[in-house]
Amino acid sequence: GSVSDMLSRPKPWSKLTQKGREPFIRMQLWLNGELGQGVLPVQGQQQGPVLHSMTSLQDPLQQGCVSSESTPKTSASCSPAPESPMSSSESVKSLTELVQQPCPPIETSKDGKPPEPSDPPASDSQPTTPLPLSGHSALSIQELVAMSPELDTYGITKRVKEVLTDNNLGQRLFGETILGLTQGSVSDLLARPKPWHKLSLKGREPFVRMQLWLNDPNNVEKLMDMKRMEKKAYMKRRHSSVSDSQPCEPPSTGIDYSQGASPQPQHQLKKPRVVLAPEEKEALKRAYQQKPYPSPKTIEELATQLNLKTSTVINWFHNYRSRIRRELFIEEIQAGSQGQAGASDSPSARSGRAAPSSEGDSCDGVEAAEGPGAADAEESGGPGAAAKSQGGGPAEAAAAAAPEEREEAPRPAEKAEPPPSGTPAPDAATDESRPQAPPPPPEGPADGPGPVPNPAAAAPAAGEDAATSAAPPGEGPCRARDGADRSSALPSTSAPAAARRPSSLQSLFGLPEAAGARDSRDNPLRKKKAANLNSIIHRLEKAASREEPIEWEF
DNA sequence: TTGCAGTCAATATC
DNA sequence: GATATTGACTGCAA
Repeated sequence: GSVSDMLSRPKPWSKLTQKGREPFIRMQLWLNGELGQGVLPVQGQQQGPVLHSMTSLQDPLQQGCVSSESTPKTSASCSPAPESPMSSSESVKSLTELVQQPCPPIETSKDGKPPEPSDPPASDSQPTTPLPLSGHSALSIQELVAMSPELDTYGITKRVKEVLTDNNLGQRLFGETILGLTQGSVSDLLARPKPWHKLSLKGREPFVRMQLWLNDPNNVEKLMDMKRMEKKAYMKRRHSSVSDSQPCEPPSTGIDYSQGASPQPQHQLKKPRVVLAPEEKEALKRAYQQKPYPSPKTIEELATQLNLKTSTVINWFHNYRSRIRRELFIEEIQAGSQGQAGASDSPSARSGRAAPSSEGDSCDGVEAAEGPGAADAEESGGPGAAAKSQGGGPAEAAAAAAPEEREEAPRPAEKAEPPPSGTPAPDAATDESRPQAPPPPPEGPADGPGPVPNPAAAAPAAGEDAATSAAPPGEGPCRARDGADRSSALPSTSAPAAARRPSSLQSLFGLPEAAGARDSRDNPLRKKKAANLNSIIHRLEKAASREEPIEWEF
């Protein structure tokens, strides 16, 4: 029915949502496959009229199991669709060959030509791709990303790290030549990979590149060669440059940053990097705990009180939210792979503190629901606590500021911090209740009372940690939600998808351990939650059919 | 407008 | 010197 409708009444591209575009992209790919080497008009993901929204092609074509389910990922609903997407496999064929060949990236760059970032910048997002996939190959990377099966990002980064360290290869070299990213980004990526399902098309690219690189039997040698060449070039330059003032640039590797822009319009442009003082960070964190999504007014106040630019405060909140979210992902993954037991403690103090908390995205509902009261209570402690640090400088101020906002409703989501001690172990049960609630806006400032209880506030530094540690329990549920929301509580990073994925794609990516490796289903807690969810659903259905009032207690 | 994802690149730390 | 951290920026979506 859907197909018929789509074929007879296709909506214009611009009117389609990301999801809505998917079928068209699939059709395009399918058509291309039939036409042989058709080239998908991939314009770069950002603007790309085509690819951009294909965020969930992990299951390329589970047409078989169409969408009755909004979450096609649930393999349950769609049995491993035996090769269903035949068309997709077809279209991937050429790509497969491509990928199978010895990693082109290094190859090319090796011969001297660092991947030219200067190639037609036209292809916006990929201008500097270090994957000198010649000709059509260049496009392939995006196609590959689009058609890539669910990859085990955690596993991939783990392997990459191993290979790099085992062979004494640096992140910079690897990043610039293989991924087209800077060292910092690589470090971040390797240390905190996001689960596949949380990644955008663009975000998946590095992982696909890593996977391809891992598949390349000569990957290490190539990189080693690169390294040697760099060294040589560097030495050469060093010697020759002693005379000329040319500051030695980092051995040009994959990306030619040096020649990138106009030679030196930068001296004066450089603005000093802002470095927040510990107290300032402390204050911001405190403010965050009280209000992960501060209003402009609050931001303004924080800025004045801390003597920072508002943009700095805004950026800080953005970064903090986003980073905390990532910490959560990792914890989730780790918990999933090693039994939740140790998960909570392992995370760095930092992650512990923040992560849990919040991320709203994962736990929204919780505090929100039970929250107001608790939050306030805790709050009271806050101010006083604020004094905590160094004599109440900025921190105190910030803390003070926050309170007033409270009404504004800290977005439940961020809920952050540890679900206050109040309810020790909201646990699965509580967690479960969420589903029934209206679709928890994934993220988004919510206005509601729900001030996040902020234990941390009460107990400064140490307190925070304590809070953190306390958090785990409550946290669990939160995270789970994340997983839950995507069908059956299975973090994408988990195997299911991989399992049902058409072998062709698997081989394409050489997914030895693809997602499958860590099936979060092993996690007892998840099982429990899943069970709870089922029970809730069941009850809901029952209630719906008989319309009898029911008291919910999940 | 606001929030987020993904990055860069300056610094900090190891 | 390599890696980790983090403030800032860009582009996109809702």
